[in-house]
Amino acid sequence: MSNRAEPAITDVFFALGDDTRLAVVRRLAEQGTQSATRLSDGAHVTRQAIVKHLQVLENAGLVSPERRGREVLYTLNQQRLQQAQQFLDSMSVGWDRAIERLRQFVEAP
Amino acid sequence: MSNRAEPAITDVFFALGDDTRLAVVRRLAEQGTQSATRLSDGAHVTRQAIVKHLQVLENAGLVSPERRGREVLYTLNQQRLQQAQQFLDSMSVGWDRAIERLRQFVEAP
DNA sequence: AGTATATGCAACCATATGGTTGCATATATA
DNA sequence: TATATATGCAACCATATGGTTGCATATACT
Repeated sequence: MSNRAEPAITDVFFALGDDTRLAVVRRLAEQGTQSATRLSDGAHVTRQAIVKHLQVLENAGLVSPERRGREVLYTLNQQRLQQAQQFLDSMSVGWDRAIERLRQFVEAP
Repeated sequence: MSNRAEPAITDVFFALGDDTRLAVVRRLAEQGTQSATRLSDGAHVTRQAIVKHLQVLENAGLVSPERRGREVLYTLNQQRLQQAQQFLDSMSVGWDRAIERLRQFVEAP
């Protein structure tokens, strides 16, 4: 059972705690699955830098690579982001936000 | 207007991306406001290490110090954690969770 | 006043991090 | 089969990070 050792929550936060990496995550969220090369297009750093960042994101469980012919496509693992949210909830945070959402929902036209 | 230059979200994530620091945050969340010395009691690192971590947490806006006689008490800034949640929301994440919360609330006895 | 306690400051250290460059290899495509 | 494109690997580098120790200073307590 090659259990890829479920990364800790700090790994997720750490991965998100860098501007370049966060930019990558946002891009994957907005523009969807894409390769490291494509990701490094608009970026202000080298492709190799992006590759390293993708590795950090990967072993935080935030993205997963998939080979497509000669290229490797990276997909955002939203579930992992949700786990981060849940964690923040667990620290007694977010209750008022949840209620706020509820009210907006109930009072919607 | 000494605007202490509102720290970026990456600073928050970075601050949470370390085990010792996260432990400090949890403690402040659970046991409430306390001094660096008290925080370093159960910790497996020096007081000075804790102090440094508190500095990181502070310039991420996660805690704020307040002098109380000879000691300095650190309080968790929950609002900052909420901002992190909001940010995760902004990446199209958490909608299903919000809805889940809503249902649990509505279907409550 | 004298002692205990809390914080502050600074030097120091090993390792991690973020980034680069150069070259090799694999896979499409003309 | 050439040629272009995408990824992989490795060495290298400056600086940041996380941690320590030692000592100074400020504030409380007896």
